[in-house]
Order: sequence, then C-alpha cells, then structure tokens
Amino acid sequence: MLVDRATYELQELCPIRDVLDRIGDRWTVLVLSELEGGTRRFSVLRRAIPDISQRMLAQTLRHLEADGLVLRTVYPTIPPRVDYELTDLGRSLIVPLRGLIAWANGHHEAVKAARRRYATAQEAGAAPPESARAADVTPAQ
Amino acid sequence: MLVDRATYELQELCPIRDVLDRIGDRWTVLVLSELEGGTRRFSVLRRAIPDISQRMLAQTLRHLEADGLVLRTVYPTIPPRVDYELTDLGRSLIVPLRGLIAWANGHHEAVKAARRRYATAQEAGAAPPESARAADVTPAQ
DNA sequence: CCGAATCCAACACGATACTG
DNA sequence: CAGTATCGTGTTGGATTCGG
Repeated sequence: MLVDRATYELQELCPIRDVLDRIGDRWTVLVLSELEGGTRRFSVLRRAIPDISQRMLAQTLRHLEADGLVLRTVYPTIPPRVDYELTDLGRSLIVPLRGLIAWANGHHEAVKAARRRYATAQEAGAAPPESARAADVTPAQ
Repeated sequence: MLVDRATYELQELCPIRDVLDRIGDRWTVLVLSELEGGTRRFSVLRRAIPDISQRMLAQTLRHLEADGLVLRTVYPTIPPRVDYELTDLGRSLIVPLRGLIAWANGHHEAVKAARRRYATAQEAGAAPPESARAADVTPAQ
C-alpha cells in the first residue's frame, strides 16, 4: 500500500497529505526550483516568476520557512534586503521531487492525449446527433 | 533548474503544475494507493477510504480516468458493477510518487519540529510581555 | 525594497437528496 | 450498486492598498 493507512486513520495528520498540501499549491515547486540555483532575494524571485503576485510569493516563502525547507535572512539595511536559500531539508525534498517532475515532463503528452480522447468520447455520448436535438427536453439550466 | 521555464513561460500549461494540480488534491493519492493493490469496485474503494464522500470518490475517479491513469469498466448487470484499475500510465506514476511518499514519511517529524519552532518564535515576537500589553495601542480589530 | 492587511471572486469539498 | 444534482461553506489566490 502506498499510503500508511494506520497513520492516516490515527488522524494525526497523514504525512503524505501534509506534504502534498504544500507542494500541491500553485507556487511552492516553482519557488523551490528557483532556490535550487542558490540564494535569491525576494525581488529576484519575483522577477524570475513573473506571474506570481507579491502576496503569494511572500506567503509561499513563509510556509517554506515555517516547514524548515527555506532559510530566511534579513539584512537590516536601507533599503531592506532579504535573502532566501534552501536548507538541507529543502535540498533533500528536491531529490524525490525531481522524479515527479521527470514523470510530468515525460508523460504530459500521454496525459493530454488521454484527456482529448476522454473529452470527445464524452461529447459523443452526451450530445445526441443533430436530428435528435430538437426533441431534447432537458433544459439547459 | 527543476522546472522547465521555457515550457512554463509558453503558458501552454506547465506540465508540473498540470500533474501537481491532480495529485495535490485531497484524495487522488489515496485512491491511487488503493488501486495499486489491484482492481477495485466503487463500493470497495468507498469502504477502504472511509471518510471520502461519494461525490469526491466519483469525481476523483473520473479525473483519473480522463487522464488515462485509471481504466473504468462497467458491467451492465443488475445491480450494476463498475471496476477500476490502474493503467500502465497510472502504474508508471506510482514509481516517482513512492519517492515523494518516502520523503514525507521520513521527514515529517523534522517538518513538524520546524513548524513548532517557527510558531513559538512567532508568538515570542508578536506577543509582547504582559507588562507592556496594557499600553498596547494597536486595536484588536 | 520587503511585505502585511483588506477585499473579493473562484473553486474545492462536504452533506444531502434523488435516479437507473 | 453506482452514481448525478443541488446547495452551502471554507479555503485559495488575485488585485489593491498601506506600512516600516
């Protein structure tokens, strides 16, 4: 069994869900990816991930810091400057993450193809041939 | 770099996000875990994952089917019977997933410890000593 | 420059009721 | 047995504004 059911049923927060809740959000993996290249400043991260909002970047970094995956260093200069870098724990997460990313890149086309097949199969089943449409009584709303 | 930025910026849906959106939801990994043990009927899956609602189980299975990770077989008997099983694509995803799960199990304590440290550090900074509380001018609301 | 606070829309999820 | 339909709710994330 993939997941340790006993731990899960004890309700003491399934470790898998705990981890997936984080890496499953929209930006965490992208931020980890940037930090893999070394220490980065907040503004550098923003520019590197153009469509992340300030709010989400700050939130994502705080979560990563709280989980001990990222180290945050504040330099009380003017203007202020904050550096972020992976901890050892953070770097250790990158290893299995790489496996998942490799799978995603390697099988994304297969997944998209499956979705197209599924979508067309669905309309074929859900949408009757045109000759029958006029008699369709199910209301659109 | 962990994530293929070029693909990401082309906006043609980053494969990583596409995969994480799915395995990041509440039930997908749990369902995959059950199906790893072999073919399962709908009702068996429900009993195996006690706190999943009928709605979420059906939805999760439909997503997995659409993505080509799970094969759905309907037997038009009375009462009806539907079998679910992993496809080859689904089984191939389980491999990297296992790595992530191993990390989660192996480092969950470290993450929880980091969170406790972070939480206490936060209250220490946010909540001034009692002697100063009376003079605190920042309104609670 | 870094980030907190607020407001708001979209959606994931659960509970319940109903169907073939 | 195996779902779908509907409703209500909490959470996620984006836009904007303010502060140190």
